[in-house]
Amino acid sequence: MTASARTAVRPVRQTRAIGAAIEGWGRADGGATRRDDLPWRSTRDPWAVLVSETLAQQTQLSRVVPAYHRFLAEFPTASDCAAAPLGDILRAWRGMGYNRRARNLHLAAAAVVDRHDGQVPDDLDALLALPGIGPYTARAILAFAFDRDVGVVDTNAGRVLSRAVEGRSLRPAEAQALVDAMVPSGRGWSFGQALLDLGALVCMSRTPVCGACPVRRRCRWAVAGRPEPDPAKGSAGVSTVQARFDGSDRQGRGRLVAALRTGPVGPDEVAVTAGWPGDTDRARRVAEGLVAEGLAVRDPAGALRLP
DNA sequence: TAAACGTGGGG
DNA sequence: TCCCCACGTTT
Repeated sequence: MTASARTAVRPVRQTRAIGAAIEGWGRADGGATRRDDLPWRSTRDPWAVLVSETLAQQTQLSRVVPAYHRFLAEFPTASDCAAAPLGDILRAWRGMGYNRRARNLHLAAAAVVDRHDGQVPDDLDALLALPGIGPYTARAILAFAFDRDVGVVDTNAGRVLSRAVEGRSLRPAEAQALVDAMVPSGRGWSFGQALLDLGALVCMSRTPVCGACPVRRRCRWAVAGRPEPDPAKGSAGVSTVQARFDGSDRQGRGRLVAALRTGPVGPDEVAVTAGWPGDTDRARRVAEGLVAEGLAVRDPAGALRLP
């Protein structure tokens, strides 16, 4: 390691101090800048945590709450989910978008039944092997269901880590090692919750509220006067801009799946249902994509329906 | 590694 | 109406 690289990294002792400050803020804040009202905060049921975190992927939490309740009411265990046809899962998924998440959740439930006797595993590699469970969700399950000392890096945590701890953009492995080192011993759950809340409600993307931040005096970016470019841009875990939705295949797919939740879509209805009455080829191609992904099936009459 | 993948709310 | 935004994973 070069001398410049060494001086660019904050000493482990200071990193741990920032972690302790964040965890302490989460416990002492009183809720003013926390999201204690979220229903999954009060559960440690690993299946419920897996469901809530999968629903939360790329989705605002306010929209996750009703889906979380109806999903767990219908599928209270992984076995219940695995035993149901995918169509039932997709109907419970209504309004959530990114329907591949629902398919992957169904597959994950089946894998939990087959490989883990119906119990969500508390092992990182086993979790990562489940469909739809990536680096964030696997560690969220470990921290929030099993209170393990692992750090979680989503878009909000990614901002905090890049701005406050190092003051520069981070690579994924670097961010993960950093956040793991910040977890106060035995405080995986409360540290993770506090970190996510801090990122979502204080260290916001466009207009961070540094005056309300528990680490403002230790934050490299804040202390430096928040210079541009924002170190969070392009840093590990931080969301990037998406392709335009209006007019996209995604929009047509969404329309088709929404219609399929109500009933079958005949071959002559696909184009109009997808929103492209003048482009049958495109509609057919997108419909085939849904079939190929297992999100729809074609019955003997050629109509599209949910699996 | 870039691109695909949905939806609803707010300004 | 249009644009921006929001607690990732897969190929």
